[in-house]
Amino acid sequence: MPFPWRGPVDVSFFLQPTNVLAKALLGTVLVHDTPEGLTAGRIVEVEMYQGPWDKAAHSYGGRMTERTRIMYEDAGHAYVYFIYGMHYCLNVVSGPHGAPEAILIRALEPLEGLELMAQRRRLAWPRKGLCELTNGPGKLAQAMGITKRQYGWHLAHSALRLYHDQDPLPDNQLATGPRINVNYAEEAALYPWRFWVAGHACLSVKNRA
DNA sequence: AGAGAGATTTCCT
DNA sequence: GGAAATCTCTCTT
Repeated sequence: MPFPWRGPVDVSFFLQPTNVLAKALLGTVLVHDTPEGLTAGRIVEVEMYQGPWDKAAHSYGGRMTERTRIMYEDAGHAYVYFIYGMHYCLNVVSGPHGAPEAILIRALEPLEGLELMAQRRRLAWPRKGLCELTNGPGKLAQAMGITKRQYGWHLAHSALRLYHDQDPLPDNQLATGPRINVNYAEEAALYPWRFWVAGHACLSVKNRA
């Protein structure tokens, strides 16, 4: 019975530079406690976005809209956005207050509540493997029951929260590369701001291509 | 395995 | 009007 793993993260966990926090998130466990049940998954792939100078960031140029407002708040809040008219994506707000930085959660390894995840994903049962429940940003939001409702929640003390589980990832298991689907962002499209657990089975499909 | 279309909100020009 | 921090399905090699 793994839950509650090693222990919940403290607010101070989020007060690290974004590039440090992005790597520290790998291996931590995201938990969502809902009336329908508890789901949990280990973070295995992330991307960081550092507005206002990052052309791929929603906050590029200091843009602040109703959608991006939370990016300017304290680190640790959830930034959830709706994309392509279909999907939600979860980010961890990062950086100092007023600095619009965030870390996109791109893939999880499913750990708890697998049947509920499959139900939310409308999969009778994963045919190709459990990873297909959560191996992409839109998929994991759906499997974890994350929608705009969770926008602005704090990941240290809400029903959507993070747990430490293992020691920090050793350097030889950390892989780095350009971010996915940001080709429009000119030089920023090449920044190596995607981080993942090397060789993990549950990486997003595009990461493995 | 790889390409293409469709789902259709939020934001920018 | 058009593209986007995506995914699933279908058609073609």
